[in-house]
Amino acid sequence: MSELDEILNIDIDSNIKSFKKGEFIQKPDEPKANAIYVKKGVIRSYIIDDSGKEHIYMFASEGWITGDIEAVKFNEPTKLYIDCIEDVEVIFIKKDHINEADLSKEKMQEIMKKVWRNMAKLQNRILLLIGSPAVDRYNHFLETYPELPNRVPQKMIASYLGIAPEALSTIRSKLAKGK
Amino acid sequence: MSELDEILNIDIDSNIKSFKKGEFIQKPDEPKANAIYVKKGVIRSYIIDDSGKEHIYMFASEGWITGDIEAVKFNEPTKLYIDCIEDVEVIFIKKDHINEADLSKEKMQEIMKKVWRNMAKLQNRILLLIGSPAVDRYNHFLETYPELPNRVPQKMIASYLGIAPEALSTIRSKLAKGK
DNA sequence: TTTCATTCTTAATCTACATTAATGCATAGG
DNA sequence: CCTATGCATTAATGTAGATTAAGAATGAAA
Repeated sequence: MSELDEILNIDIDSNIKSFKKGEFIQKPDEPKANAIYVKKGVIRSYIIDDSGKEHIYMFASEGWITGDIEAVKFNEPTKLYIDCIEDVEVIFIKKDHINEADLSKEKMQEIMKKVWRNMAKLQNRILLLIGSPAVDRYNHFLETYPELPNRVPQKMIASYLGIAPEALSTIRSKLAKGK
Repeated sequence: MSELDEILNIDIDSNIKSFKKGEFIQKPDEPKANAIYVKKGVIRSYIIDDSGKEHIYMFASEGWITGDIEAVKFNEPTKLYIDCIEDVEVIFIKKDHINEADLSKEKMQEIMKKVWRNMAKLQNRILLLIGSPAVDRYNHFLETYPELPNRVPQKMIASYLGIAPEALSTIRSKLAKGK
């Protein structure tokens, strides 16, 4: 699969943005991109609920595009943040890019493929959240994102899995003893 | 928003399919559509897990398109089913339809909009599953799908919310007393 | 109508996970 | 180097929701 910046004919140099670990890429009420493509590093997008707790709904590392972020908007008053777990390079994609680019059918399909891949991830996540206990979800996370466990702090993984950090710790120690 | 069959220039009569309440639209290992557009009625898509329990991951009523079903496939060995909660009329959409149709940029964008609307639904679902207790999820369901509660049996709503039917029953009686 | 099957409700018990709290480990800054 | 400050682990207690079971309501079939 070719790179997204190629597909969209975006001039890389003028559109690639660098951020340091810990920096915010996006805060609520700031102008938003319609999507963010990750060239390098890992980012997380998360909400902060009424009680001040963070809920990570997605990680994105090299080659991933995060979903249409504005789509979450109608679920106000929760607020969506995106920040960097490592130093990153990303490309902001606005609807204009897609509309203005002179896209062939094939290129359009490539974009659709990426969007659908993202959607598949979301669907799977739902099935896991509904159907499986935390241990299974953790194992699935390990299989699906073998590169992330060493790059992402555990409390964030716990947040992604929808459990408390202490619970993840317990699960990990049981798994370690079990084998 | 115009109708999908218009957008795609599909000959309605030859592509519309009718199913009776309770009938399967799709079973695992059968040839699949890439998406299903609902003209009339309500359908549900769900998996059956290893222990034989059903997990509904989405309802679709008039005007909705269900996501790329094949996307779920890589999560084998769980199996995806789609069946009818009421008598329905649906249109099967294959990638061919989109590829062969002579689509203007505007039409392509309409399709993208529908896909993104679907994705927004999925994202919200995840945020709710991770962050909110069952009562809140039920209330959100009522707000988001005001037309469904009277058309869908409660045990299916429970399955969609990720809780047992008994738990939903308890929640409902508490809400009824509470007001 | 009567009968049989599903669905819904209510209540008792059980379990996975949250919460709280205390202790040990890191990594960063002085 | 030493000492914060945040992160991971472990254990205790609490709670939402699962499970089980029994009865009531609904609805379809004879």
